[in-house]
Amino acid sequence: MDCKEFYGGIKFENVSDLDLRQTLDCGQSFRWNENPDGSFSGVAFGKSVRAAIEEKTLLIYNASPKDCKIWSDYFDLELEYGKIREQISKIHPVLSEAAKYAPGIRILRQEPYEALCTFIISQNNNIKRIKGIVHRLCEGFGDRLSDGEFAFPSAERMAGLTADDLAPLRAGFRNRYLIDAAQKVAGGEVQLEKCRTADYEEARRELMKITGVGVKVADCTLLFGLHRIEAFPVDVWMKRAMDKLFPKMEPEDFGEYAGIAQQYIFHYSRMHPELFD
DNA sequence: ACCCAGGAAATTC
DNA sequence: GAATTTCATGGG
Repeated sequence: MDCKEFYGGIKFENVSDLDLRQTLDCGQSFRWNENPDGSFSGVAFGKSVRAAIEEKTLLIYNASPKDCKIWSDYFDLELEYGKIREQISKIHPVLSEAAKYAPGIRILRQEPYEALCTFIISQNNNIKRIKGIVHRLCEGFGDRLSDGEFAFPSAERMAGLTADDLAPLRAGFRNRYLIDAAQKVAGGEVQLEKCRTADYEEARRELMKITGVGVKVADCTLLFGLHRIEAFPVDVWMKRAMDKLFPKMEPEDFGEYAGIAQQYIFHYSRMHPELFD
């Protein structure tokens, strides 16, 4: 995707199928906050930026031209979501409806370790509180950036901590899970990059070596952190959606882009809770 | 007081 | 082994 510098940042022109609110505030990343003008501020890959869309141009303020690839990858700009949406809309009429409802959803390519940790935190939790815990984790243990924001802490940094050190996060029983994840990643016992290309079941098993990582957290890590877009995480919302909206269908029926379909369905379900009364 | 939240571990049957 | 309970915390 063509990337140009402008005074204040970088920009990508003629970007389609991207809505910042649908993508950054739909429960895949927990580090973005909407500004009054509709732009979003957040941190990824240790860089604090502000993202905005004007017409069909994606503007990344405070980004350097050398980071064009980082942001192009992060927003998955090379993948043709319009075509994928057409393709998966044929699978089921309700999926077609969900995709039409939020065509601006994209699957972010987040840092694997960050995705792992944030979805460990997500278990039996709500999105608002997850954001608070993630914020305190970064503030307490991440590197301070020049503008006062904080990077997500490294596995190496967190591996030197104890569960009690994480008490200020108020993450409860998840503290020891985070420490176990940090130690196994930093120690090489769990190799995240291997999960990018490994056989899917094998990648799942690798992640599930971590205490506190089951099938659902593993699937979210694979989808949002390692861009395994065939992953189809099933949480309470997806369970409801599968029961009521897609009876007799299984996750594997959604094909090679199941993860994208999953996000359309997840978002559509959350925006229409009355469907499940 | 009760229930739920992008679940998984621990315990019990 | 499969079903149930527990695990911290905060908001409705």
